[in-house]
Amino acid sequence: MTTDQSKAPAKRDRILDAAEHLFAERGFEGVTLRQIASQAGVDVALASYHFGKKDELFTAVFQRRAGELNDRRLAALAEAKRQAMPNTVSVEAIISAFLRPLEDVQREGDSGWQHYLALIAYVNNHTYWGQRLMSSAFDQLVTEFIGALKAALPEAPNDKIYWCYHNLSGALTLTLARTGRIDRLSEGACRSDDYQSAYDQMIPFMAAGFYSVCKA
Amino acid sequence: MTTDQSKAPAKRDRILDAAEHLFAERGFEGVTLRQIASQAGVDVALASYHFGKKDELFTAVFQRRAGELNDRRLAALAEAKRQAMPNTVSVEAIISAFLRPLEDVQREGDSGWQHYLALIAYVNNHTYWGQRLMSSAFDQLVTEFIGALKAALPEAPNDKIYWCYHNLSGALTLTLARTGRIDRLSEGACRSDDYQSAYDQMIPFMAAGFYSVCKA
DNA sequence: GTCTATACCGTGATAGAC
DNA sequence: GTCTATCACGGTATAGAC
Repeated sequence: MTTDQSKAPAKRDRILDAAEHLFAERGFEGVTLRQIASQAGVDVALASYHFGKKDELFTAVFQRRAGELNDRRLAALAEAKRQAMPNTVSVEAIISAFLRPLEDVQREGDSGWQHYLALIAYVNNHTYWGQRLMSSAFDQLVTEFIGALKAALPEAPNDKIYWCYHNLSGALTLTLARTGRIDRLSEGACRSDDYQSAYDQMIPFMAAGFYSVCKA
Repeated sequence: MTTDQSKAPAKRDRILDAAEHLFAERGFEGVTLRQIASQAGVDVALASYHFGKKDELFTAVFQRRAGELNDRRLAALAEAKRQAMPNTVSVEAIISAFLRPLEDVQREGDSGWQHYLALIAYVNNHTYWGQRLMSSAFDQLVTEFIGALKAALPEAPNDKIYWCYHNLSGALTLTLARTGRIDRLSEGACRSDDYQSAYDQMIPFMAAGFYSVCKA
């Protein structure tokens, strides 16, 4: 009841960390429980003991950081609203509140977050996992942002707002996936891991897209 | 020498078709050669006989339609240039030439193409496969389109063009993945399989983004 | 309760016989 | 071209150590 309490969570967390890292890099089927256990320095069976089946471990990894990410984004949105008062928030500020918390955790340098963001990219583009995990983890948050966008673009047709968000989500997903493709295409002029440039251009790009598509 | 010649290619193609379908739905590791062989109605070992190892089969599937897709897009770009003469092509027309051939093969209703486009989405977001397959299959084509974009936006900084293309590529990739997320988020107002709406809004959206980011 | 060692049994890719 | 055998590896259950 004394040392156990400080030791037990350590291994449990190491399993989550290792799983997060490997799932993000190679996907669900590309990783074995043995690889996860090996990287975590624990026995194979411990993952099953703590989390049950492999897909339950995957779900646990995905949900672990979702709450904190939502909190950070909501705080950024609230701050943007506060700064805009008494006016409504601009599209740029809303998109910025959506993206900057990602840049923050990336700049903070915690490699766990790096892997987690790549995992979001994997899940968001995946038919099976996307359907199972994205909605429960993020729909409430996204609905909040969509609401702000509707307020900023009062004349926008309802479906257009969602398509525009879809464009933003897709571009962001490819950014988080860090495939290195832009590095090769641009012959080094752009780098996949240069998040700051990615967001700096993405915010005005997406805002212009929203304005263009959502006018009446 | 008579019936064999008409029968052998049929099985070979059926393997490619089945592999295309299953790889697109479940990814590389999510599919077994037995499932592919079963769906193709052939023996397990025939895939190895024709294509070698599993990853070589995957590569063969990916490359099979790449050439035709490139041809269609290049033809669309050439036609846009022809129509614009003697002026340079507009950003909208370039993006349209990039997207409309996809809509064409989708409307033609060949399910093989549907699966192939989903496979592109899988590969483009995948660290390992993206690095191995995207460049050899599509870099030449993309460079052609980037060149047209640079001509349409002569003042654009070099790196900005690539980041803008990255945004376009990401949004398109999520569209091709058809995860159904937009259906749930929008509560039915938008549908993942409504390609025409997707492209109709994507073209002005992306064009506005390019103009906004690439001015001087 | 936390953790390890081990065994089970199905399934996979692939080589080699036919 | 096809069928079969091989052999490694996967997820997971269980028994018991700490």
